[in-house]
Amino acid sequence: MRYPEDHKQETRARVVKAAARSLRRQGPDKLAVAGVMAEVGLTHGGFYAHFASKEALLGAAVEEAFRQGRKRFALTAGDQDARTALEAYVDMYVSASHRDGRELGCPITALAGDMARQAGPAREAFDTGIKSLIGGIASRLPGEDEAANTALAGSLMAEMAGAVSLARAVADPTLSDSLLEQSRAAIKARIAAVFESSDQ
Amino acid sequence: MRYPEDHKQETRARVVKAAARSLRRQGPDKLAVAGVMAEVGLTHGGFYAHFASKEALLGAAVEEAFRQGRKRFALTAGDQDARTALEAYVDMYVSASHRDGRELGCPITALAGDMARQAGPAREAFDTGIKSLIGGIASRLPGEDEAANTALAGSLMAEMAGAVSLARAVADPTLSDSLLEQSRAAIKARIAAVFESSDQ
DNA sequence: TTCATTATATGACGGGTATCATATAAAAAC
DNA sequence: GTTTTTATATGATACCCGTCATATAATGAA
Repeated sequence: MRYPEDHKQETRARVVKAAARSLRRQGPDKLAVAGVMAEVGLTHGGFYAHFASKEALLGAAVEEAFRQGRKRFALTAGDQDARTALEAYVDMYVSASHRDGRELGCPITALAGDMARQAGPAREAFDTGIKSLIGGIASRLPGEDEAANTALAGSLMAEMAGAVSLARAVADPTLSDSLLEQSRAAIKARIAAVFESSDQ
Repeated sequence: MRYPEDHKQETRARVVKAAARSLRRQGPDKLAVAGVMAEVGLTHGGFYAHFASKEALLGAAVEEAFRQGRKRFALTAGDQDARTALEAYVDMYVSASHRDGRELGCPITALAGDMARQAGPAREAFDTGIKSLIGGIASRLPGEDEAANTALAGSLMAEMAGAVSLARAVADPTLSDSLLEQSRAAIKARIAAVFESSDQ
């Protein structure tokens, strides 16, 4: 059936978005091709008109998740100055609402564990996604040494992701909340320190 | 065949140990009952003489992984004073060798992502395991307020796990190494701060 | 209105895996 | 040495899932 012009691309995009959600909700192993297609109102057969394999879909889904993550970063940062933008991002990231919104949250928190054991396109997309997010943070740090900034940004990113990840795993909600709070404060203190030492 | 006395318990223990390794290496979904049994030199059929289900095995495997983790903690801590013990643990945890030894490493780092989507015995075992490790850290912190210590310990734990987790995900080994280094320093600085503020 | 095109649907195949009923064999007890 | 016990093995069943060959139907072009 000859659909309007770019119908296929739109369908593909919808499939990828559904996969990006399902991936963060269920992980790469439990994500099922037929399930994702059904979420979009299609049947499993047509899948291979869009993707060469499930692996290819996973790769595209990881890319999509990072695209959303970068968008959220840009949105949170706005046109504020570097330090304010970073602090706002930390507040948004290390929060109860991010903890509770796994399926639309940052792929680093949701998938780091899985991706360490993954090969293929998804792994590669994850790596470039991480680099891009770390780069976004590093570019807002005050120091001159680019490698040092990247390493610091990576460490900040790690602590943000770790805090949300553990907050998701802990059952006691009070502990989970205060754990987030402590981590948020600690991370913002590190940011403050690096900005203030560069100020003087 | 009537084997020596406690043969069955020993077999079970060997199966659990193999499962604890396989779990950290492959994750809960890729862990296969037959595979674990084969690792111990048995066939899949006998499995249900030892465990009610794969879920039950996962629960036991998580417990075992935490048992190993606590042992490593105790071993690292030795009978040193609280602060030195904590610092030694951080050095051991946030290290390249821990990053590279996933299959025998801390289950928090290896499994936090998976356990957020898991139900049943494994999830529960993971929760009590986390609480126990956090408790071990909290008991070595100087403050008086127990809830505050637990939250701080949780936040420290989160940042340790996050650092190792991200170091595993990043492909560039130089970045991975320096990311660990930065995180290690930051975590130890937090520990130093809390001890020094309690000293005065 | 008919034809040609092509996105999607149907249905099947093969491989993997959890589970379980039954068989086997080895060693302890007599 | 024979019998009894029981840990493990064999083999089957049922289910889920990725993949793909083929069929269908909807629509723009003629």
